[in-house]
Amino acid sequence: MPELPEVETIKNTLKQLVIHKTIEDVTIQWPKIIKRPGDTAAFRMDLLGQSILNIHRRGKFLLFELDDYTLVSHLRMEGKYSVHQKEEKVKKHTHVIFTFTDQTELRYNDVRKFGTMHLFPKGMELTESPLNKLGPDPFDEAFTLDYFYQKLQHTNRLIKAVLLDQSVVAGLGNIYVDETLFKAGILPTRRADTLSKKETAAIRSQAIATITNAVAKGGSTIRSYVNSQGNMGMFQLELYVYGQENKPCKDCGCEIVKMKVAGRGTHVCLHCQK
DNA sequence: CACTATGTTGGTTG
DNA sequence: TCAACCAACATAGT
Repeated sequence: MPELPEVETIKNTLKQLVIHKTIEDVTIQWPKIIKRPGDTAAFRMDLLGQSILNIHRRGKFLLFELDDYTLVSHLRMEGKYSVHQKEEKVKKHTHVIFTFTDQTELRYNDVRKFGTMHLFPKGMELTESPLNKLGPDPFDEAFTLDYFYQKLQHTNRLIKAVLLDQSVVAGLGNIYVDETLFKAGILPTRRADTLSKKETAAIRSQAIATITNAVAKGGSTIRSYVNSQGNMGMFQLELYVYGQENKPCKDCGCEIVKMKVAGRGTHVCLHCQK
């Protein structure tokens, strides 16, 4: 479901709801969500008695900082966290439940069961999969023009595929790649190694601006996304191309068209993007 | 009813 | 090494 702006919003709202709470029990309804440790009983035992000190984000990953462990959680397409009283009825598609000592619960709900959780002894999470291959966040100082330009020159992939590659830059997904390329005036079908330094600079700065603006708006609510307090994002009102097929381009009035690029539904203005 | 698409990403295949 | 494809899964739309 979520890309960087939505995960950032989830992190911020969820933090208010669960910080300083202590885990009393863990219930796992769909074991395949738990990727590490391989034994879900060990996952549960490790977590018992741990308190949530803080929540962080890297790319599209949520990182729950505990006393002795870090829980790395990826929501994939439809994962959601919400906090409930223990006696509240558990919704369909709730797969993992963290019960706290104050008798509230953090519940992980995921219609498609694609989401993942990895538990690491604190400090080990950054050097192992899945976080070890992650590129810089868009607004990280490591995401320099030189770094980005080098990455683009050393591939023969399409620019859309490169922007979706989390090892190049972390946090962009299908929505924000389409929006970034529109704002930069670049077609998603351009081969990355044909882009000039000036075009690369435009993509980089538009990626940063788009993500920053979307974070400020609380992310985009396209279908089911709401933050952990049940509120919708507002950035969907500022989308120029994503989901705008057959509508006029907000800049030139030409019809936005939808095509398939790098295996993903892709939205472009053929007049504004070259 | 059947077929397609979906805010993701890892593994497999060529 | 890399890019295309598929699988994991459920639901809504055409």
